[in-house]
Amino acid sequence: MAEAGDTTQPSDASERSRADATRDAILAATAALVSHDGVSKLTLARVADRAGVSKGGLLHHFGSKQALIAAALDHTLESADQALHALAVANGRPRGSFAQAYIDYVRDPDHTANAAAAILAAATLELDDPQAAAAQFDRWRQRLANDGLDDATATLVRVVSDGLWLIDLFDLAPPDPEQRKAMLDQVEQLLPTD
Amino acid sequence: MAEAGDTTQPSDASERSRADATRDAILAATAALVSHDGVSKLTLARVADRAGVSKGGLLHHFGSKQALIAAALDHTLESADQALHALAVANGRPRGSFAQAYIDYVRDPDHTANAAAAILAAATLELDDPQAAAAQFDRWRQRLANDGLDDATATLVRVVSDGLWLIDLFDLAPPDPEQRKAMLDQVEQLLPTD
DNA sequence: GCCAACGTACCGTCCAGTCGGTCGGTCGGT
DNA sequence: ACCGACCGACCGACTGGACGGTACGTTGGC
Repeated sequence: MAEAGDTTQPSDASERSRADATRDAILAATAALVSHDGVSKLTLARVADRAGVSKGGLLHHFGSKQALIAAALDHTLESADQALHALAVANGRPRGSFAQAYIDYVRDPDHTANAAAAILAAATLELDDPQAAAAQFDRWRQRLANDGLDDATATLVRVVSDGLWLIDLFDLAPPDPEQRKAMLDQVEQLLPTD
Repeated sequence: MAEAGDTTQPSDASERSRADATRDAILAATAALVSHDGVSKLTLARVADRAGVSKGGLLHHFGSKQALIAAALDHTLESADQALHALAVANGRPRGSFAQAYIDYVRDPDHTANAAAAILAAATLELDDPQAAAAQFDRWRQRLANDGLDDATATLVRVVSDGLWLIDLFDLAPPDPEQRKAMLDQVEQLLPTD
């Protein structure tokens, strides 16, 4: 789904073609539209308008609405993955570094807004491949399972973090910042101390 | 939104009119349709068909699609609330009884399927009153806050339980039964022991 | 005979996807 | 240096179908 080495790479990778910029604009518009106006407002015309292209132009890049959503999902999932790994490297824990990253990632509610939007969209409009998100989350699950934690704690970290942004997504009386912090700190103390 | 004592209660409450049975059938069909076929398949015609009535018949009971979803949401939220209170009474803890109930409720994934479906539907189709679900969850949050637990633990119980059924809902690599149990047991041990 | 509880036919709107076309650039031949 | 063939990027009008909602007819119980 993610094409890095494209069909006819003209000269060098650093030269981002205008087409790629348009693609990114469309992807960004998609995420922005969903998180601001809701899934029901996600129409090709609106996305195109927001991205500054025509509907025809949008469909030139993404062959269908499903393809657009799949690409948006892929994009946000991948950037979340990169952010998680960067956080894991940054904290430099010998054990539980990924768990620490997983917790830290959700400390900022804004972090997860776009990813949440993409997942909601993908779940709502049925994707050909609803496994795309599940596969990524399963990879994170495995990573967490091999992070030097016991099983129960690994599961707890995952459920708490994912639960938090899902609660944010649906606005199900999300905990206020202090409670959020206190709870995450409490979970963090279950991580191995080296 | 919740009409218990309706407009013209004829004689006694135990006499359930045929109209009420139809209403319930429609509500059940709504929940079943969403959880089996997904939100995008939730159309008035399909719900009516599944409930064994015509679209006109459906609209006789629920004036609009939004009204239907609001009623379905209200219905599932209310039954979840009753289940939670029954569980809380059953465990008879002096402190943390509601927290215990909140944990127990999500031990069985099937428990939450319908509620989840209704909430998803409500979130997707924008409801006039998106606060309906939030209000109920906020009531549970308050109940949890006054359950004899410290704030961090109360928040943790809520996030873990809600996180679990939200993960189930989106099928985001849900933990297997053993991990689920182990994690919930671990959280349960944070409750006050009397 | 009246009203609630339906059913049936229909309308207007919205929207995904199609299609023919425009425009700027590039590349090979000369 | 120039030209024509070609191509990717993009536009915008259009269509066909789905869907929410309306208008009106019908029936059965009280």
